[in-house]
Amino acid sequence: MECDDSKQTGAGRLPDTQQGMRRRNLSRVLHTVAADGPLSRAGVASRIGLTRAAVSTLVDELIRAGLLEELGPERPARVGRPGSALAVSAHGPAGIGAEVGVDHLAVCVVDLRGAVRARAVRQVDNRARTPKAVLADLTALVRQMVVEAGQEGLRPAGLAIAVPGLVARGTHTVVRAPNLDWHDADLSAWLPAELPLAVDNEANFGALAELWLGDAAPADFLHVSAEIGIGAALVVDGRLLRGSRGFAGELGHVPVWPEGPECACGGRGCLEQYAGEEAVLRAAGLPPGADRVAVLAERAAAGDEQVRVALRDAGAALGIALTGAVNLLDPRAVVLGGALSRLAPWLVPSLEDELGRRIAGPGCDVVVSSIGSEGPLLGAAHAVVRAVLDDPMGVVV
Amino acid sequence: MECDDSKQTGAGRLPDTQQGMRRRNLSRVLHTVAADGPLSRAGVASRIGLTRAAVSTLVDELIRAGLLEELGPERPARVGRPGSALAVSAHGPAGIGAEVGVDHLAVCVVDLRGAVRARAVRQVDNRARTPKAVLADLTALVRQMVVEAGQEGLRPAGLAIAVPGLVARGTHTVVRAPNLDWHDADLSAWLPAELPLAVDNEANFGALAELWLGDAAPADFLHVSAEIGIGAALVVDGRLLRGSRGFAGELGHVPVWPEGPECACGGRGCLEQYAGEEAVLRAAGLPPGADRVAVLAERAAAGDEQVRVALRDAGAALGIALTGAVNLLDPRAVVLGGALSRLAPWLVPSLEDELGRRIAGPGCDVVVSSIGSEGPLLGAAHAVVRAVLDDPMGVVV
DNA sequence: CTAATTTGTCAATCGCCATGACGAAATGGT
DNA sequence: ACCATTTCGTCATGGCGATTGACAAATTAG
Repeated sequence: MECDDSKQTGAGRLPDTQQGMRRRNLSRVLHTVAADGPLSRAGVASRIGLTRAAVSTLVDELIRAGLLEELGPERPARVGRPGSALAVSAHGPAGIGAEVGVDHLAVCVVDLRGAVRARAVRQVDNRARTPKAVLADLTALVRQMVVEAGQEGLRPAGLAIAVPGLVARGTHTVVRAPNLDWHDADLSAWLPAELPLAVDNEANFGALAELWLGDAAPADFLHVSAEIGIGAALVVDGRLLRGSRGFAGELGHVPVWPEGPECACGGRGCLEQYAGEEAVLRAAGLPPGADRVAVLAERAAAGDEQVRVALRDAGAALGIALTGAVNLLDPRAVVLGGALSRLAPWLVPSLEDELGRRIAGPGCDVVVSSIGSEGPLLGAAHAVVRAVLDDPMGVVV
Repeated sequence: MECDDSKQTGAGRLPDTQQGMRRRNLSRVLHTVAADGPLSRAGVASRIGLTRAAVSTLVDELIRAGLLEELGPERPARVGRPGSALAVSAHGPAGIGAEVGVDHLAVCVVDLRGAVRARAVRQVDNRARTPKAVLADLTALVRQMVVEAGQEGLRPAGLAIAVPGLVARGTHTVVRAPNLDWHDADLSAWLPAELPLAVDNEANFGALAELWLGDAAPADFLHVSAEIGIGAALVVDGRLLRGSRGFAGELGHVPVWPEGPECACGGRGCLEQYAGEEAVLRAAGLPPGADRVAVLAERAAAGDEQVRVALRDAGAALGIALTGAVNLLDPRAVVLGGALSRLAPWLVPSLEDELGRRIAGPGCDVVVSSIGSEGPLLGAAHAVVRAVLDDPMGVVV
């Protein structure tokens, strides 16, 4: 018997009509082909549990919409007539992902197959610029990418933007982005209106990238990504946990030593005071400057003892904060992403030490992200692609 | 554009067939009537967006199955033919909820309308008894309740049991119940096999009770319930967050002062060392004994300064632990239940103080549960009822 | 070359909801 | 008292979507 039913189950949701069923089944077919490579109609049918006849009509509709392509006959594995291989179209809708960093802008185009078909990066110091100015630059990059996508036969289906700050749930408004000094900025005002828009925290998109593209990410993990601040994103049962207002994942302000140094957030002893970039650099005896993570990694690799101690202490603080998170959430894994993956060799031992000592019962794996620093960018672009896969005909309308 | 899509969206789920649509619509009708009181067919139709004709056939089926009842004509509000009032049947399936406490057993029967139709409580010290012995007693109580339910014209649809321990997700196995000294006990072996069974942590069922029955519980909250240990349960978007193994919500072992006293869990400075019953009693200068929470409340109300300080410190420790949880999860509210609700007047000020000082941005309400100590028991019984409402015909099979 | 197997499609059917019309049962105005 | 109006519940009809069962096509095994 199941009993984790939602409050709204049944009542209040959309009525269940036949068109809705059709839409969901179209989505299922498309998802199945996208996930399990080239597949015959019969293969799809057996996987999703519909009949071959039903799948045939669904496939026809998806082909007419330009979302699926027929690749031709496939080599039969055993006996019998070979099926006709179907693949997700490489010339249909595409997702545009964008990233606003403190010192760069990036945009990329990903097709339905998940391939990156175009990309552009610009180094810009966005620290002291208004949203309007930054987004003007970003819009120029996006338009350039739209043109390139068109040349490849792709039709942009939406734009998703990763920003280093808190985004109010269900809006396009950046409530607070400390490192950009943005406050309550509604990005939709300065972006092309012709594309469906999604704006979210870079940690969230990074976690989605880990979920969708990662090597070993289970459907239940905690993704930690430190850049300047320390952000986390929670994936529960394959879904991103955003929190009631969209502000979930603020790992950086979890108290580690309650009477520790004061933090800009108003609290004391927050994790960021021990494992944030500024704190680590100070402990390592290094001045703030450009590309500081690389410097830390280099010094640590070279055997600089002060740097190693700084990283070890940061790892321990992370371990304490994560102990709380793991006790609360019971994730299958903790994934270290962003700058943390480059510093992992010196962080992980003390982190795992604290975690292992404090957590009773079966612990939880600590793994390093297999995705590079482009997680947020790729996650954003893939979010658009997923939206198409989730409701194929909603886009074709 | 939406983008919090699950990894499995589309692929892998059940195929969408017409019977599934029918089942979901039956569930919608039943849920709507259950939630919004007596309602005409037309009223249901307008709420869920189906036509009156469609609702009529759905209602007929539910009446034939004994899940809905026709109450007769209702007084018309305006002009027009009065509708025929429909209500959830008070003589159909019923949920049986049970609670295994350290010093008592309780069972109750709840009908589809949510009314408690029978109950039984037995004071037993279960601390030193085997699961087999305890469940033999519980089974006797359950059988008695089944008989009483039958006399009321109710047909038990399932049994849900709340236990003070960790239950492995998707099983009936209590992995660890420190206060009962149970380990890896599969409860299904000693319980009546004729009833569908669900076993879960008492904190989880308590949170569900808060969600389903509570006055002011939003669909997004953190429910804290201290009895002997400190447990929490997270409700996100109207759904219980169980964690990958079912062990989520272990707030009691979140580190508060990392170098604090050692805890039985292996860690140091866990919340339970500051706000657990044993720790609070020690700080209050009271000996362990029976009904200690009542004693604490009494002394605090009487103005005992040492007790008040003990409770204030416990509240502060709770506040620190909850700061971490709120930063991570961004719930709309923190609900204090169980023993905490009785001690709330002396805990909440210091708790809110810590929380308010440490949390940036819009904080999060701290509210006291409106449900008494019977949350877990009621939550369990209602979980069975919800399972019926969620799939009416799955039960009639 | 034949038997066996698998694929894709077609025609027929079934299930479920929408549509539109109808009688029934109330109110309100004359 | 009577009739227009409004709303409710039901019925017959139709459309949409999946299932069923059969068949031709395309391959392998022997």
